[in-house]
Amino acid sequence: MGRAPCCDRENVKRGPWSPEEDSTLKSYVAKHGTGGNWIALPQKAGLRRCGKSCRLRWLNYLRPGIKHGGFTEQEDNVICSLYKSIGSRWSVIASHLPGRTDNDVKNYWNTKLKKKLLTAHSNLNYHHNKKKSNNNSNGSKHTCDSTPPSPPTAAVLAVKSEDYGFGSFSMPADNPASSALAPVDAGAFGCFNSHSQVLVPEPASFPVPGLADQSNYGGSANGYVVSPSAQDISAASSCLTTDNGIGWSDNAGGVVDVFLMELGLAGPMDLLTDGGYGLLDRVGDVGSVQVGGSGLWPNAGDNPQELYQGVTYS
DNA sequence: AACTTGGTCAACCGCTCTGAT
DNA sequence: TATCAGAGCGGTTGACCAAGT
Repeated sequence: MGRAPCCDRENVKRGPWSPEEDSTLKSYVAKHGTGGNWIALPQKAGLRRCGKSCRLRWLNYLRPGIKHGGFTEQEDNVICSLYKSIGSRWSVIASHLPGRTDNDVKNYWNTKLKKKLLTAHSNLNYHHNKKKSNNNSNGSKHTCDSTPPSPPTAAVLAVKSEDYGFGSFSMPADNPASSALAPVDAGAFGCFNSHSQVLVPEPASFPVPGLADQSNYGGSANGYVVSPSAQDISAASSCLTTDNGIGWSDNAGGVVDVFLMELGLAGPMDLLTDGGYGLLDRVGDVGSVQVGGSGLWPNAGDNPQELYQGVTYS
């Protein structure tokens, strides 16, 4: 048996609000406030609407000070940076943007900002590959294919996260790489939710033997960065395409910078792919990511055991 | 001009969280 | 402590509109 509906669906109006309903709700709230009880409000206000509907209409549209459309670049940046660090917690993100509602931010992200970033990112990858292609030609001039590069394939050492909102790789459950890896309780790492697993080659051990010390990279990553060798990575030799296989986001910390240095990428924005590809975009690239502390990226003072993952392109 | 396709956004649905009892 | 109702939230839907064919 399902949960009882919050209102009598037979007797409430649904769909778009009329100007009359808007003004009824507005004037009622102006006079009496919400009274802390949205369920009872429509009856008191004389509206044939569900209380939840009234609440939504008020919060997203009628409330004073609401802004619609016309997001500024500064707001874009706030949304991007918060999305990277906390994921799709729209209400939290909206609370950082005066006059914006969670619904607005969510719609804006889904319909515009995400595409904008993916486009920008694929352009970046395109130029990155183009540059590499030119380098490989020993200085000779290359004509460049006008079509964007197809997604590379990757061998994945560690990694499966089903639905955590930020700082995660993900691999389809039916990917052959999954079966080649041993599941490890990710709860110990404090970064994945209870449904997620971190997968490592058997036998599972932390840190993974053979992973290089981060000091090779200038020590700017809180002491925890590791860079697995291609041999380590080859232990997980199954391949998957990153097109729909790897999702990635980051909080733009020092680890990311080191990771990007290793990959020859430009900056943290390179990693904002939200399920797209482009984290590693060259055959032979080897990189590392970490799990530790209170989030995906360890902070100074976190336990160094709580880290690492590695990927390379094959 | 008619139809199709794709984008936008308001609104709904169903779940979890929270506070009162 | 357990239960329940209401609030809050994120994901999804569908109506509407504009652009393309």
